[in-house]
Amino acid sequence: MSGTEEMTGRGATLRDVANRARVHPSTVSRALNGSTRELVNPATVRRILKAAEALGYEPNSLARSLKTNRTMTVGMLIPDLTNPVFPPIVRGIEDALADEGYTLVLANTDGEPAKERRIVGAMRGRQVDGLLLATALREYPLLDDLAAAGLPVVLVNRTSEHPTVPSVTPDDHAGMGMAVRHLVSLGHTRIAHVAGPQLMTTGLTRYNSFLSWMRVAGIEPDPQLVVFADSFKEQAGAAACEELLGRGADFTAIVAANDLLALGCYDALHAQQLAVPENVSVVGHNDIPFADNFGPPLTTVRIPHYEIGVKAAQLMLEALRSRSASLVAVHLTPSFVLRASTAAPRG
Amino acid sequence: MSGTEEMTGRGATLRDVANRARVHPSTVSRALNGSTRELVNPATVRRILKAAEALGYEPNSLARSLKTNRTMTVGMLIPDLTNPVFPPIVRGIEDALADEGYTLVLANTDGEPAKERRIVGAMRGRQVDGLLLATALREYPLLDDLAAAGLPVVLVNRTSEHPTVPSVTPDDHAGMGMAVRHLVSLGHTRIAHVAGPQLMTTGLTRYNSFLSWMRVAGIEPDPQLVVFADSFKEQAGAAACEELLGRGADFTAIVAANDLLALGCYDALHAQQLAVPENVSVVGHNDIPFADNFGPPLTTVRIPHYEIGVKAAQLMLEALRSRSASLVAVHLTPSFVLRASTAAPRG
DNA sequence: AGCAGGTCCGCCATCGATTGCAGCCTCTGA
DNA sequence: TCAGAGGCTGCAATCGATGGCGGACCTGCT
Repeated sequence: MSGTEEMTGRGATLRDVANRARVHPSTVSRALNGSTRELVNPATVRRILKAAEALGYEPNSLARSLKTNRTMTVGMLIPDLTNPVFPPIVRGIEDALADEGYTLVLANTDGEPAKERRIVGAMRGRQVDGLLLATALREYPLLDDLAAAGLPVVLVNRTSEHPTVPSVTPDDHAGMGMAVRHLVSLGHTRIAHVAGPQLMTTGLTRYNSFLSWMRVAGIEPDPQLVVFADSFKEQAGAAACEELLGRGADFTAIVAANDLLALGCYDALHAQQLAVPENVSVVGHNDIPFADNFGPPLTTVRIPHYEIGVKAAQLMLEALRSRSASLVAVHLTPSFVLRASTAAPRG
Repeated sequence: MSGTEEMTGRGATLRDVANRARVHPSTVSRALNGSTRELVNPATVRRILKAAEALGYEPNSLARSLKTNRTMTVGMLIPDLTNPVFPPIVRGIEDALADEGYTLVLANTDGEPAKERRIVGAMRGRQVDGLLLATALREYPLLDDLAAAGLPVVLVNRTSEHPTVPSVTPDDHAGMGMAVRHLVSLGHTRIAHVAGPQLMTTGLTRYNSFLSWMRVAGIEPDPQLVVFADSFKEQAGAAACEELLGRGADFTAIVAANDLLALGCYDALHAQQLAVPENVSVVGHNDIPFADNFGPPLTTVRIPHYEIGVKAAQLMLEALRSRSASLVAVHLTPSFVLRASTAAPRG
């Protein structure tokens, strides 16, 4: 019966603290706020802090955000969290945002435009301060809408054809060069490419870079040795590889546009009793977790996913601070990881 | 110059819509709200909807939540998103929550109590309607605090010793039975166990169940053949397996408390030139993604992670609806997945 | 003593949406 | 013609925190 505060059941409010400390709510606000704390008598600050502590006061960020027009929240759209490239990216983003007091709200679109629209609407309603998109396509009209709305946006992992916002992506051209040079240096010349969907920049860039690096190596790429998968998933990789095998054109190595496609190639090759790397060498792209536990451990191009996330978060924070998007396109450099899925061609 | 609305730059507000439709804001609120829509003249509703559409109005959920005291948001704490068991669980939860209009806010604690406290505080400040915890320990005082605060809580994947809230976990006892019976049926009797951390129920239950199923099979478990890993990660599994090998006690099979530990066992065994399954059979637990691509593909106990997520979300939704936690402990049944990491012991 | 200047704090409007209450208008029935 | 009953809509308070404005009080100086 010491007072009537905290009878609300739901957490204490600023007024509760004010009552207990016998000051006005606005004084509590100033005392608790750091940047305005020096406006309040130190003794009063102590009294207020003690009261807040005693009541277990936690500021209602809804109310604060409503007034200040900043939610300290950033939204992020990804196709699918269970795709193993995303967890490290997301962690990188979360960690970097958390350092500045921002919270990330994640949503999966499964690549469905309708779902995407719905989610973007919800995010705007939720008043997110910015939006990170890992769902960009080469043609991506959504970007214009968002730009028009004045919402800071950063593209992650993929970018679009005519970017109007900053982006952070791997340097796919360099990465593909590592893969091709490695195979060439082992003596391969009949090199196939299981390409990714061409609607995304990752798919297109890797495909184009494959062609150009082959030519750099003095090999004219054979169209018969290129197959396009409809998604970046294992199943699609297996289908593409079967198609390749079905064509009868012979090849001694495959460059897959990502590790999941490479894994699909494993499946298709093994199904035909072809051994990796004895019969066919396989190179992936990404270095997803467990790539070194596969049978055989996958030679691949390592993309620094966590760092991509961190860098994207930094660009976002910068945009949030200065309200001026610097419109950069950051490319992070991959590295080559030699494992056991590649060897010199037989014979 | 048709009006002065939408000059705010930031999205249109209820008043803007009201002005355009020439009605009072409260009427707009009712017209837009579904449950109160029948209070408004259908013609007026149409006019309001048209105005809202024209302005691209998106309700400010901050303001709404402040008034209604419901954010339609659920928080979730996980140790680390890059642990492959969590993405499927999280997707299950997100999908099930989204069906009812709820949003999930995720945070990684890395198992650090300080971080955890900070995050829980932030979640409460954010006024989440409920909290899903995948971070429970056997002794988990945090639960009492949250229960005292009257916040709906559901435990996922792990539970605590004296649960005061509902939980959804795999039936680890049954799962361990499948693993042990399988090895015994192949003829193994010298079976080792790489146990997980005993601070978590998953670690303890699987350990206890290992012992009891061994006895059921008529084999007295040898303490020399049990090692406790300090975490559920690959590295810890490798260390534990080395320890086991170092003891000199011989064994023909290992039951690992999860797949990551099993993978660590692969590493340690291979480092000693021991082949799986020719020299040692290995059984994991979880069936994480890519377990069938490992070298060799891992025989394991499949836990329905996505379904665990869905079920947990359903319990949460139920609690949110009825304000009465049903205090159930749901166990989902695992299944056995036979792959290539187990074989009969060598003669 | 009187005044300038500074420190500290209270008052109140405000962010955008919700909701109980009240009032207006129209329609019905006597 | 008028009372009564609904159907619609407007009014204003409210959720909790913030911040501009102004006032009270104190200090120090002339």
